[in-house]
Amino acid sequence: MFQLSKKIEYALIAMRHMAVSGSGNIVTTKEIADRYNLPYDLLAKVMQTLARKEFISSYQGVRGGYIFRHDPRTVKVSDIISAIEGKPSLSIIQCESDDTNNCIIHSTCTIKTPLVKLQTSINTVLRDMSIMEMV
Amino acid sequence: MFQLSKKIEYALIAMRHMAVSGSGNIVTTKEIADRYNLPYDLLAKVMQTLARKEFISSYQGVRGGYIFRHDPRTVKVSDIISAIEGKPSLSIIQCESDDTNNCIIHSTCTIKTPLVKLQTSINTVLRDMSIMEMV
DNA sequence: ATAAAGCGGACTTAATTGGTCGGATTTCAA
DNA sequence: TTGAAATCCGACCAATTAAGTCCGCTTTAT
Repeated sequence: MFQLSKKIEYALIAMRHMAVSGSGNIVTTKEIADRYNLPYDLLAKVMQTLARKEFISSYQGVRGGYIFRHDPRTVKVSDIISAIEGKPSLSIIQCESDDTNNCIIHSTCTIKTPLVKLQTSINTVLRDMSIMEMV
Repeated sequence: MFQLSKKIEYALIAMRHMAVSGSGNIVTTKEIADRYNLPYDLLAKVMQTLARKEFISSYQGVRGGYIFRHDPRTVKVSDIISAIEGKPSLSIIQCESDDTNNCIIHSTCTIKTPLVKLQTSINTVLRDMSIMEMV
């Protein structure tokens, strides 16, 4: 459907929220879930991935939570997407994104080159918007 | 996953094929399926949609098939995508694309405006490439 | 009349997504 | 030192979507 997944939407909402909260403030998953009416468990997962990918720092225990880690201007939408997708680079074409290389048309595919071109342009667009520009 | 569906890939392959065949030539689904090793039945569906949307003209019966209908330069990748998706305009965000308007975050959503902006840029990219540029 | 083509709906299966659950660990503070 | 609040993590389930298949129909050239 060529759409962003819920996880990515939630990640963007969370990242934006933390960016406006300021980098000093600690924020909990519950806070964000309540504030934006997001499913807690799923958001929790998303936060964990964001922490693992070092976009935010995590603190366990009571009074724990997350803290925004970087300059919002340097974190791009494309970074968030690839972090959540778990893939280093995005791809609108399937044969480029799976490493298994099981594309049945492979040799006969005529659209790969132009689509890779499209991909490049789209990447540029996604790299051009930072979290900062979402506040 | 932010990827084009198989149907869209097949549609692009088919459209490109017909564009290079020249607008006089009649082409059958079988030909294309064989040539590019695509699943016949699924491709057939795609061709039917393309015909319904008047990108190609269809001819039934023996010696029937399809003929490319327009100048390849005027048919954009974005046109094909929306035709196959069955939606007039693409949208990377779900709340914009479904008419049911059942978005649970709705009022609290903070990322809509920036994402609509992204969408606009992506649309431009997709409108900027025509079938002609894929040959 | 028959074969080759498109048309179209119903169906099945596979994959992905969205969401949930249970339990573990960490840590603060009463 | 115990309990509550938080992250962490894997497993699981349900719903939706994507991909593919099947069947019977219509159209039309030969």
